[in-house]
Amino acid sequence: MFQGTDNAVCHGRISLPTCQEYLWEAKHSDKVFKSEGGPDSCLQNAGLESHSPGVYKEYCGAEMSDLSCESTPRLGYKDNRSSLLLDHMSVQERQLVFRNMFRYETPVIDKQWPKHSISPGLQNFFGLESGSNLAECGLMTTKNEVKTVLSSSIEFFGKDTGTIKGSLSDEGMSRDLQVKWKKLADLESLKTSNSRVSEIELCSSDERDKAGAFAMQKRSRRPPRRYIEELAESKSKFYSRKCGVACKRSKNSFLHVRSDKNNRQKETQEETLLCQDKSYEVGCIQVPFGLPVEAGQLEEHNSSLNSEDCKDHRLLRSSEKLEIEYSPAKSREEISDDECVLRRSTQKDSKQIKHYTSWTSSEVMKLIEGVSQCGVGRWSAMKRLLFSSCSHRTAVDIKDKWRNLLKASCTQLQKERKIKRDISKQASDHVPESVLQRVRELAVIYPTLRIARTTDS
DNA sequence: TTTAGGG
DNA sequence: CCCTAAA
Repeated sequence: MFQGTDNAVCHGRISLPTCQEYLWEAKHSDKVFKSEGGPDSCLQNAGLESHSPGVYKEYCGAEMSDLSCESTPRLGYKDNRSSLLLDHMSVQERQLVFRNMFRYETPVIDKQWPKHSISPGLQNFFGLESGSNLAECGLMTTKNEVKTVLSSSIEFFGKDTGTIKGSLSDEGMSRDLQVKWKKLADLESLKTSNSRVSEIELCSSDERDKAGAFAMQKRSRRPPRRYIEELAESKSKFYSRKCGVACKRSKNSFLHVRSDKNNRQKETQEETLLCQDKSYEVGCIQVPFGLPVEAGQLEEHNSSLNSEDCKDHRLLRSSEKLEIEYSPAKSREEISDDECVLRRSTQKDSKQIKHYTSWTSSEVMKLIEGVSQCGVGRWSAMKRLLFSSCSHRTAVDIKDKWRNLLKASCTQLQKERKIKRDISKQASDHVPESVLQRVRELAVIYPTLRIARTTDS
C-alpha cells in the first residue's frame, strides 16, 4: 500500500502511512486557507507538520518563511479546525486518516461518515493543544509550531509506539527528511522540554524502534513518589542526625556546667560542636576540627583527613587550639557572649583535653577494689564510690581499664614465660603480677565481661 | 543515662 | 581513649 508513497507525494497525492496524511492534507488545504485569507493560521502551521518528504522539503526551503504565521490568531478557531480540515479531504484521505486513527480500515465510502468519525479525534487532538501551543500559533515561530504539532501528533496518534516508529522509519520518510528532522530536533532539544522530538528523530531508522519506545517510556514514567520521599528522607536524615548530635551535645554541655560535673572529654567535643550549631543552619557540614565547611568542600576535607589526624587534633589541647576552635568568626559571632564565657570558664577550670593519663597503681587498686565490691559492669556505681574524686576517670574509663586489665591478665597468663618482653608492654608493664592475678580471680568471680578475640586459657 | 563492645 | 548501639 505504501509502495507508491514517494510518487504519490511527488504528485501531491496522499499515500502516507499515518497521521502524516491528514497533516499533509492540511498543508494542502493551507494553501486554500491562504488564498482565502484563511481564518485559521494554525491550520497552516499544522500543515507544516506534514512529514512527507516532498512537503517537508518545501517547508524547509523558501516556503518556510512564507508559511510562517503572519495573520493574527483568532479565538474560537479551534472548534472548527478539524471540520475545516476534513472538508478539504477526499473520502480516500479521510479513510486513510480513519485507518490510522482507529487502526482499521473503514469500508464506508460515504463522504460524511469518515469525517464524523475522524472529526472528534482531530478535535481532541487540537483540544489537547488548545491550552498550550496551538492557541498561540499566530505568535509562534515556525520552528516552535513544528515542534509542538509534531510532538503532539506523535503523542496523540502514536499511543502505540509501533505506529510512531512505523511512521517515522518506514520508507515513506526519506533519508533527507530524516536529516532535516534531525536538524530541527537538534535545535529544539537545546532549548525546550519538548525533547521528545529529538529523542525520536535523533535516531537512525534502525535505532528508532528502541529509542521511540524508550522515549515513550521515559515520558510516561515518573519517579515513584515513594522514591522521591525516600530520597528526601535520607537527605534530611543525614542532616538532622548531624544536627541532632550537635544539639544533644550542646545541651549536655550546659548540664555539665550547671551540675559542675566536669567531664573534660565531653566538654571538648561539646564546645566544638556547639560552635557549629548555627553553622548547620547555613548549610555547612561539620568537620572534625569544628571549622564550618561548605558542603562542596567536605569531600576534599574528608579525604585529606584520616582518622589519625582527627584523633590527634582531638587529643591535642592547648591554648592555641582553643583559639583555633573559637576563631571562626561566624560561629563565634553567633554564639552569645554568655555562652562563650560560660564555657570558657568551665574549660579553664578543668583540664581541657582528656589526655591519655596512664592509670596509676593506686587507681588500678581502686578499680580492683571496686570490682570486688560492686562487681563487673557496675561502672557508674564504682565511679561514684571510688572515683568520685578522680574527675578524669569516667565510668567508661573505668570500664575500659578493666577490660584492658583483663586482656593483659589473660595475655600474661598465656604467654608469661615465652615472650615476656614483648607482651603488651603498655598494659602490663606497670601492673604487677599480683594485681593481674587478682584481676584474673575477679574475672572468674564476675565472668560477665568477656574479652573479645581472647581465647580462654 | 548507662553499659557493652568495636575501633 | 573515642564512638555508638542498645538497653
